[in-house]
Amino acid sequence: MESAEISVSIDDDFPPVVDLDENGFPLSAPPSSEDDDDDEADTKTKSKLIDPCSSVGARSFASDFYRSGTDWSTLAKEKKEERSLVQRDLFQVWRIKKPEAEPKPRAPQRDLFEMWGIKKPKEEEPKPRVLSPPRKRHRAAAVGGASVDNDASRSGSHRPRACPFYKKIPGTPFTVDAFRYGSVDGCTSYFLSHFHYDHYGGLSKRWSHGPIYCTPITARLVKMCLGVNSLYICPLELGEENVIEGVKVTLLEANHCPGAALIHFRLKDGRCYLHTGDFRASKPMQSYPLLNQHINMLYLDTTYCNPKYRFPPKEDVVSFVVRITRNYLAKHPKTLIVVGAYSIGKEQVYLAISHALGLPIYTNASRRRILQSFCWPDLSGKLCSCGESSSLHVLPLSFLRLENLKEYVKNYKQHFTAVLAFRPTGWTYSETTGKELDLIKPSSKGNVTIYGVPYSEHSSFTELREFVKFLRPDKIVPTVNIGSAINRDNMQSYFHEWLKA
DNA sequence: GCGATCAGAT
DNA sequence: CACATCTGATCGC
Repeated sequence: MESAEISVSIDDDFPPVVDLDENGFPLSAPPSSEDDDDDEADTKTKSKLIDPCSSVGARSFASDFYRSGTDWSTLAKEKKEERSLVQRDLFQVWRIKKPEAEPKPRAPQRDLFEMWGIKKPKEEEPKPRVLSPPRKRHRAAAVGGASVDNDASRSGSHRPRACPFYKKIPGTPFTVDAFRYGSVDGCTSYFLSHFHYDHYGGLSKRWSHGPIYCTPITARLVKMCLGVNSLYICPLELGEENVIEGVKVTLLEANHCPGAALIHFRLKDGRCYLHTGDFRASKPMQSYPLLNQHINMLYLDTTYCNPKYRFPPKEDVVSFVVRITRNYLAKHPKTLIVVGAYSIGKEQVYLAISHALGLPIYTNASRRRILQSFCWPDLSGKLCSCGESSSLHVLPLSFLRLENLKEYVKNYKQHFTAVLAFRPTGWTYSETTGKELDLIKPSSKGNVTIYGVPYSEHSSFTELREFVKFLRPDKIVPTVNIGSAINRDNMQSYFHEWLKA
């Protein structure tokens, strides 16, 4: 492929092959308590009033910190300046004002109702939007206004953030899921693990910083939804080895959402790195040949790397959903079944209902386009474009609220008299429902019932443990929940525990 | 007016 | 809790 012609230049900013400590963090990183003691400069301006805010500030500082490049000390300084200027005038005012906040007419409702063809619920008031609270956005102005008005007011405001170290693959000119940093120094090939916003963020039709490698499904979505120039899109088939800039790269099914991939890199010197993107570890992964070889560094999706996250296998949740649906329909045949979903992911939930009960799947045109782009005949064949012809609707997760659904069925009142909805999310966890699905209590009001079900497309704690113990990598770099030192330390102790002896 | 970006909400 | 957006405000062009 032509893109491989792009010249290779590894910038100093890219970590050398290993400059991480035994915990997988850069050796130049500050001590792990940085998010507790980073605000000494602010203490004099701090008042009791904003105390709750300052802890928020500290947290976001830490997460920005970890999002940033490896130049720790410079960044810490910048952040400190930003924050001390923001808090006093804006946060404080906001805090004071908050109690008397208006009744909140909830603007989103309006749009969603329009979007789904529902008459708006008669709140036609002009909305007192004039009173919008001061926004932190003023930060750019505040930074300039307070001290250095001259330069910051202009160019300083839109400097893209530095690419964090854990998105850079050492010893290669590669990054993974790093599109929101503009052109990354030393990066000549950009990998996209899957098509979720927090990973592709920054991609648009204006992208011109280098080739984007991803699975064919992700490639289609990038083209179709974001309008990225095809010249830059380089689909790689799952399970096939490709040589890119001298590095052997193989994408593997990640068990996350359609098109999601684990990315395996084999460097010229034989070193192997595995980047999981987002994934749900599963038994079948243990038979991937590449995962039966030594891994020097594992970039791990640690979304639920805490024992409090316990949820059942997807199959169990799917059967539960189907069973509930069956029972409900037996009692109330004229029920509309609704499944909530983001852009992509959770397809198995409604596919299973569709299959078990022989229902076509209705969803709006834009989602149909996306689902069709998967080229799954099984799914494409079941989609229908008319809400009346199906009692199984897929709607945006954010729409699944009692009030919304109550209004929504009214559109179909000749066909349906009740709604049974499912919100599949990973964090419907709890000591009880994590183990026993039958203990899940739906929320319901009138003819609308909503079940939150623990359908996760990320690994549970135990799945992560099993995966890591199977893989036994030399080092692990967590890629999620690294904003707080406490989380980082906790995760590292788990890794240590899993990998000992 | 449009696209990008950010903070805040969910 | 923290997923993956969603939304409104703001800014640059």
